[in-house]
Amino acid sequence: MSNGKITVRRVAELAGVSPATVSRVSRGSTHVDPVLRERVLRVIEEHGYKPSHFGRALAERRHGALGLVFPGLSGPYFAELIQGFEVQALETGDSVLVLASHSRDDTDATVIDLAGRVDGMAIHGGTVSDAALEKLCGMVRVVVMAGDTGPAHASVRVDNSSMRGLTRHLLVDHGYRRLAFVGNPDGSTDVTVRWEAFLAAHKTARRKPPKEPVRVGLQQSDGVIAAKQLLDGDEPPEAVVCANDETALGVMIGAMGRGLKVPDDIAITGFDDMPMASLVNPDLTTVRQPVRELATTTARLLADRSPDPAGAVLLPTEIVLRGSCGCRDGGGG
Amino acid sequence: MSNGKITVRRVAELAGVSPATVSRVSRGSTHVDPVLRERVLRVIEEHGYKPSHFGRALAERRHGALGLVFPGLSGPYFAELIQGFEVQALETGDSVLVLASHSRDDTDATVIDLAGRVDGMAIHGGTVSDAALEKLCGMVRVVVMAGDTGPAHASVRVDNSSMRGLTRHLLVDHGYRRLAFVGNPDGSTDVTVRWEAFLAAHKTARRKPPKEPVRVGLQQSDGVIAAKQLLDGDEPPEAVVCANDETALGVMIGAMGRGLKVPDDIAITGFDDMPMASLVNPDLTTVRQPVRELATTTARLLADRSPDPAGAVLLPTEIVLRGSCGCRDGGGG
DNA sequence: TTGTAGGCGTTATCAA
DNA sequence: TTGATAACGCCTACAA
Repeated sequence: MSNGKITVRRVAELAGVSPATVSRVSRGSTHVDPVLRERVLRVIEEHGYKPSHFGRALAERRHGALGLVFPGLSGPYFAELIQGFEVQALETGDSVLVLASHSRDDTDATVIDLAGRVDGMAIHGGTVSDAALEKLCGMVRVVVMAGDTGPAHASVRVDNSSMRGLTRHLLVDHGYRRLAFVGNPDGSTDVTVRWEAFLAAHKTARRKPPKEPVRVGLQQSDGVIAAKQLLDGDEPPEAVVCANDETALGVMIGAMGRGLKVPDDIAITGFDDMPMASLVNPDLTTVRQPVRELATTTARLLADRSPDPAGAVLLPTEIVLRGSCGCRDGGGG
Repeated sequence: MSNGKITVRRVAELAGVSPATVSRVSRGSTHVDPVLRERVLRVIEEHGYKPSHFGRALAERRHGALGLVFPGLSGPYFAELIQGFEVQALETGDSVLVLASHSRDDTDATVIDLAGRVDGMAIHGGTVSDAALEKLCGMVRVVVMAGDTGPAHASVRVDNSSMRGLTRHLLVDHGYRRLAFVGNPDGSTDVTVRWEAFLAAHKTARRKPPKEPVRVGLQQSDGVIAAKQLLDGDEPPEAVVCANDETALGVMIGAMGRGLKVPDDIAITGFDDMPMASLVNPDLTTVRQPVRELATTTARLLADRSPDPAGAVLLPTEIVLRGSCGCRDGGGG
C-alpha cells in the first residue's frame, strides 16, 4: 500500500498532466477537459491521494476549522451544544476544535492560542474575560453564544425573559410565598439574566424576593447540595426556581430523599426542557429553549463568508407548565 | 495596532537578523547569542509576532493537534473524558479536535477526514468500524479508549471485570433471586464486557441469568425508560444491575416515582462512581473507574513521540458498596 | 483549457 | 553562532 506521501506533483506526473490541473480536479473546479479529469480521477482513486491540509491551509490561508470554547460542564445542555455545533460545522467542511476545560480564571493564553488555529470562534457566555475577547476579535471572527455580544462580532442567545413569566406564575397563579433561586448569577450570562428576571417578577408583583440566590453550579449534584442547604434550614421555601433542569432534578431528588412531596410540600421548576424533564414524576415545569438551534446558528454565523455577520440573534423560548409547580395534581410519587 | 500579518521575515528585517535566527529564538532554541536573542525578542514583543500555524505545520509536517472520537453522549463520563484528554493535550501544546456526533452508521468518511488533520487519534470503543479503524491506522497513530486494541496501535481501558464481583455480591451475599441488567451490550465495548461479567457471575454461582438485558442507552432518561419496562412487568426483578451510574439513577428515580423503596423493594447498582452516586438517598452501590486517568493516559500515549506506544493498558477499578444494594439500611427515603 | 512560475510562512540544511 | 537557500504541498495568477 502506498503511504500517504503522494503529492499533487506525483499525481500530475502519473496522469501526465500539470499539478495545476490535478489541483483543479481535486477541488472539483469546472473548466477541465472531461478526458483529463477522468484520467486524473483514476490516478487519485488508485493511489488514494488526499490533498494535504498543510499545504492547502497555507496556500488558502484558511484553517478549515472552528473553535468552540465553553466551561467544561457535563449534562445534556453542553452535549447538545457540541453536537449541534459540530453537525453544522461538518456541513461546511469545517472541523471543530474545543476548549472545554476553560474557566474564566485560567490564563487567557490558551484561548488566544486557539484563535491562531481556527477561522472563527464560538465563545460561551461567561467563559472569557472581556479583555481576552477583544484580543480574539482582532484575530478571528468571534460569536458569543448565550451571552452579550460585547466586543464580539455577533451573538446568539435565547430569550431568558421567560423566567419572568414563570416566576410570576408561581407568585401569582399559585400564590406561593417564599421562593428560592438556585444558580450562580456570576457563573454564566444565562444565569445572570434569569436571576434578574426572577427579581423583576417579584418587583412587578410587589413581593419581596430572597436576598440571595443559592450560589451553586449547574450540575445535578449541585441541585442536591442546594436542596440540603434549602430544606434543612429554618424556613424552607414553598417553591424553588432553578437555573436549569439539571439542578431542578437534583433538588427534586434531594426533596424526595427527605420524604417531601413535590409539589405539595415544595414546588420546583427548571429551565431547558431536557428529556428527563418530562420523564420524572411529577414531571418538571420548565422553560423550553432551543439549544440545538443556538449551536447551529452560531456555527452558521461563523462559517458565513460574508463581510459582517448579523448583530445579535435572539431565539425564542417557551414556558412549559407541568406537574412540579402544582399545575396538575396527578402523580406526585 | 499591527494586524497579524507580521511574518518571520519582517521580524528579521526589523531586528536586523536573518529569518533563521528569528525562528530559532521564537522556538526557544539554544545557541543564540544573548544580545541578538534580546533584540529579536523585543521586536517580537513589540509587534506581537505569532508564528503562523500554517507555515509551522507545513514545515514540521506536524499538526500539533489530536483527535478525539466518541459517540455523542451527555453525562459526567464524557465530560470528564473530554476535559481529561484536553488538559493532557494542552500539556504538550496540542489542540483537540472532537468528533462527538459520530455514530457507527455514519459514513466513515468524516473520521477518515479528521485523520488528515491530526497527529494522533483517540477512538472510543464501539464508535468506528474495524475497516475504518484499519484505514486510520495507516494514517496516524491510533489509540482505542475503553475498547479492544484491534488493529489500533494501542488501547487503554478499565477493568470491567469488577462487574463480576459486584454481581456475585448481589447474588451470594444478599441472596437476591432475579437480577436484571440495564444497558445495551451492542452499544459499547464497556457494556459488552460488563454484560459478559454479569453472565459469568451467574454461571459461577450456578444461577440462571436473565435471557436478555434491557437494551437502552446510557443516559439517565434511558434508566427511567428501563424502569418503566422492568417495574410495570409481571415479574419485577429483586435487583437491577445497570451499565452505568446515570441509568442507575434513572432507574432509581423511576422506582421511587412508583412508590418503591430502595433497596427494600428493589436493589439498584451502577458503574462509574460519579458525584451523584454518593449524594442520592440511598447512596449508590457502584464500581469506581478512573475516567480521568483513562483520558490522560490515552492522550499521553498519542503525544508520545517514541516509535511504538505500549500495547494495552488496563486501569484498575474498585467495587464501592453503599446503600442501594442493601448493604446499609440507613436512609432509604 | 492547460501549463509554468511564484508565493503562502516556517523550519531544516549546510556553508561560512 | 549565523545566514543564505532549499524544501514543505498546495493554490493561483498569468501566459500560452
